Amino acid sequence: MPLSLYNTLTRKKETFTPLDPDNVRLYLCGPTVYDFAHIGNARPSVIFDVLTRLLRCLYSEVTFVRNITDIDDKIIKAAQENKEKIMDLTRRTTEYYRNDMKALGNIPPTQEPLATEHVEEMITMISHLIEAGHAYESDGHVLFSVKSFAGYGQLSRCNHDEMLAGARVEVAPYKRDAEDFILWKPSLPEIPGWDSPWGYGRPGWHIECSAMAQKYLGETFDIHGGGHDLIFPHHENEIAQSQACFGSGTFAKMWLHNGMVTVDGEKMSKSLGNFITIHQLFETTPGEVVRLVLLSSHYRQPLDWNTQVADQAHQSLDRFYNALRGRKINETVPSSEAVKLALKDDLNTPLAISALHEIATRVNKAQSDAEKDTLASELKASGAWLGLLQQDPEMWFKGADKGEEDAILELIDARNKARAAKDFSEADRVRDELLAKGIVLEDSSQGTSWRRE
RNA sequence: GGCCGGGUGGCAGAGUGGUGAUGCAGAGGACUGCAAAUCCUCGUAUACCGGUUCGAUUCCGGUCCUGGCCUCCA
Repeated sequence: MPLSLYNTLTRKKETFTPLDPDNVRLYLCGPTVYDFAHIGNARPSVIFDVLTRLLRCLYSEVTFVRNITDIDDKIIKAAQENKEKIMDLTRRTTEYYRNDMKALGNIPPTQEPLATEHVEEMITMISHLIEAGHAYESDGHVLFSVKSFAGYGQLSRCNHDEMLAGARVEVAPYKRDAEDFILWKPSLPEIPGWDSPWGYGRPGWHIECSAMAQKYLGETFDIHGGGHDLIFPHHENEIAQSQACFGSGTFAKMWLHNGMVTVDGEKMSKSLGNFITIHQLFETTPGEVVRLVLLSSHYRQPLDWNTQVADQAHQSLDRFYNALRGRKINETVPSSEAVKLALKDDLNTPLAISALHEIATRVNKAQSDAEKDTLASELKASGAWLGLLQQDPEMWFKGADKGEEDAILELIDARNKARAAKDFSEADRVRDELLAKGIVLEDSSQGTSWRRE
């Protein structure tokens, strides 16, 4: 079965055919770095991580570009509020982002370009657009003329006249038409900027992705992705800029968009105070749990974050690691076909996860150790497709902190002596003592093992 | 107002033109000194109303509800 993906451009599931099978190229809109990344930022990065893992198995080479937007009005504002230098803020928060992505189990992208390091490319592109009559200079700004580009609206399928009528947007005086968007805007001396043919200024939001995608992936590439909320105007504008510059038919062949993340049923917003950063989540929730939650519904569906889904994901991982615990993993055992098939069908991660559960059940039901080992090996190999289940199970259950292990083992030993002497009240007392510290004991024919609740 | 989505058991969440996965929770049982883990068994779930069809949860139309975008947003 070939890989099929839902293309927002055509609103259909399509068979994925790479432009160049020897180098599959994809671009994902990365974060604007002015604060810790939130759970909504995490979703596309995890989805694209699963996608690149899959593509790397299907094709010899994959170039995955995810940008960092490090020049933006939100950044300027945040730096002023923090009384911090802009560079300090963007470097700091970029570092947070990279750490968070790592903790989520994501493989770093092939390229992670910074907008501020590609202003020259943006200026070149804007100049071309002006020469071609698709952009104009007005009062220190450069704007893209939407009317000049016939293909505008192909992705969002929006009729902008009607949208503008309903939205009642205030039209900036320097715009020829209300729908025109900014390619370049002037900066004040105290605000970051670059010298350009249009004076000291800085780029608009959309142009960086067009410029950086072209630089690292070429005028035409396979897949472009991001959150559903970026379809309009961001991605629509990227298409307009790039195709106006490089010709129709250029830019991304397929567009993938993930559904929004809500928190307790509500959209995240700073005003509601339900803005959850990944960093904050990691204080109570392992990265792998967050990852499993993000993969437990289909990427195009909305996803609600709440403590219940986190608990459920945690329990699922307990079940998986329990099946892997104490098993001899054979690296040569192949992954499950069912998992692969599910992922090739538009990244059906919930179905893939259900296949993992079925393997776990088979591990538990298997009669012989050899059979259990083989199935556990299949489970681990299959989990790798999703970036899951690669930890040492003992680490999962006991945590990295081994400081108190000796004391725990001493108590387990004391309890087992009591059990041997049929002093069950003493045995239960020890169990309760450990349980009070969050340690659960499990007796088996192999002896007594422990784990954290 | 315009443009997109979505409504499946207590919860999460897939698939499918022919009585519907998977996990959690719940009930009963096996195992256990007791547990935990595990295994077995159990639930008349496809918003509503029409239409097409031999047959629809799946396709079409309508109704209701709900999410997103149209302003910075992943």
